[in-house]
Amino acid sequence: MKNLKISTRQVTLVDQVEEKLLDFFQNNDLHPGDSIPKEQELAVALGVARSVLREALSRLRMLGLIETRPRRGMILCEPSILGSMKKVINPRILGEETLCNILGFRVALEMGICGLIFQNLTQKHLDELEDIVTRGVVFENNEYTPVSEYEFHAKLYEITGNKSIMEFQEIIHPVSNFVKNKFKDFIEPVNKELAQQGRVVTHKDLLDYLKKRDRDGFRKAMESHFIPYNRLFTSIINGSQEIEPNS
Amino acid sequence: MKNLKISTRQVTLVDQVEEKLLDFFQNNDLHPGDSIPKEQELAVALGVARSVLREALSRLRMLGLIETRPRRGMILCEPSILGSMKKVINPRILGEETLCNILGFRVALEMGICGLIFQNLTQKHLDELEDIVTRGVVFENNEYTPVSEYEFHAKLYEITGNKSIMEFQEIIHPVSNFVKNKFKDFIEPVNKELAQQGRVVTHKDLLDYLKKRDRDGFRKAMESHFIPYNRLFTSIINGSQEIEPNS
DNA sequence: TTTGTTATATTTGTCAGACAAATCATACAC
DNA sequence: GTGTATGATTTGTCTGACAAATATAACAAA
Repeated sequence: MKNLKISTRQVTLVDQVEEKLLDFFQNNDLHPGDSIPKEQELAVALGVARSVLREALSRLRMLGLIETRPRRGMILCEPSILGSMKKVINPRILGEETLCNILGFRVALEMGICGLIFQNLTQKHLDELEDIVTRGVVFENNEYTPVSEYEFHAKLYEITGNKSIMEFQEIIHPVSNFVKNKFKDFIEPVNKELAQQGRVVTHKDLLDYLKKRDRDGFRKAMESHFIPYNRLFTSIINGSQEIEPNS
Repeated sequence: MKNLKISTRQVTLVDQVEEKLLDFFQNNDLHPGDSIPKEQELAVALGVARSVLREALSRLRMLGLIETRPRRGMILCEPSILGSMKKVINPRILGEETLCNILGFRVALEMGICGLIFQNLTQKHLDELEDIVTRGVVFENNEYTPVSEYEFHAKLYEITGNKSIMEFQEIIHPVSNFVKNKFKDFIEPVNKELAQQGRVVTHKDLLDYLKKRDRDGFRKAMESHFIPYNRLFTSIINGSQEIEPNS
């Protein structure tokens, strides 16, 4: 009996009400714009106090699932899928492994959009990228200023024309910066090493592949561009607490 | 003045308190495991009623940012990044365009993990995939049963060793099924057309490329595997309300 | 009849206080 | 020193209340 008690996590009334509300939306086939019964009715229907119901509603409101205007009632909304991610993606709270997973996620996604990019690429895109590359400032160790680095990659995401992907890029961006900065001592030597071997890939190189419509070349160049991160991931996953510059 | 009033969206006290709490965590450099002041203290410190504070806390609790056990107080937690996405990803509520964007996201990511897959691939993985392919049932039009389709792709994600990516796959899965089912009348003819042209790529084909360690072959095969979806996306983005089987 | 104004009613947002259940801490008995 | 009982504290829940905003109805005027 006691073991059971320990294993059961506290499921509060609010949690149950939240779930019941989600079920309610689904079972009644509600669509964005449809209105929702008022608080008192819901509270009575669910057999809970208004305060409990309001806590559950507050959660859904934060997710963007419902919107309420005083006196006019509540309506169901189409939420921003990634909106709630913004709140939890706080690099200072997330652990090292999670941060690396997120960055790995981003690298994988950016490799994956290569196809989409070539599918949608227009001359206008090339001109905009050209402008970004021209204005960009690059240091000797192939590090870009945060702004030009962001602009270039953001434009790549934009070319996909997929809003979810673009939203993701926006959310992920601060994590990238944080990780880059946190593991600066690991990444910079790798870049220097690559530079000595002449294996550096600049934004300009990437743009050239795009201009030539060279898909495979572009893909390989992107892979090279991400080498420092991949090295970092394997380093951290291998569990070496102290990260060595050379794996 | 009135225009201002119209443009300002309702920002409730709860919204402000939620933000202040997030700021509080950040400014005080709190890490997972650190404890948080009790409700009364926070309410007094923020100058709001306990009910308002509790609504804000309830939101953060849902996100997995904090955990509270009665009497023992609240502690900061490392949230599951994608946990909150689960709640809003309800295919019945999301619009057509969003659903397609999500599926496009998934396709891009799956193309992107090709590199990671080959990087981590072991004989054990190949054996497990072999088992899945052998047990899998495939219909004449290259449609797999939902279970074998899921198992195969889930295993691919698993090979990446990136938990965030795996979590994403799990969340996205119902959306994939929903979209596949919703646009069945578009996808099935495409598959038949591809079959007639002998351009079908089966799970077994993909596995063979993995066995041969043929990265480019695998990638191209994956691209072919996703042709029906890409056709679907362009169809929908082009705005033709009535989706034609042949673009 | 139509239109503009006012008053009422309703609904959400916020507050205050209360109690039960759980559990930590202390005091006490052995 | 150890086990037990009592009290205190904290969260979860309930109830009731009020202010602000606004939809609705009633009413007046053209």
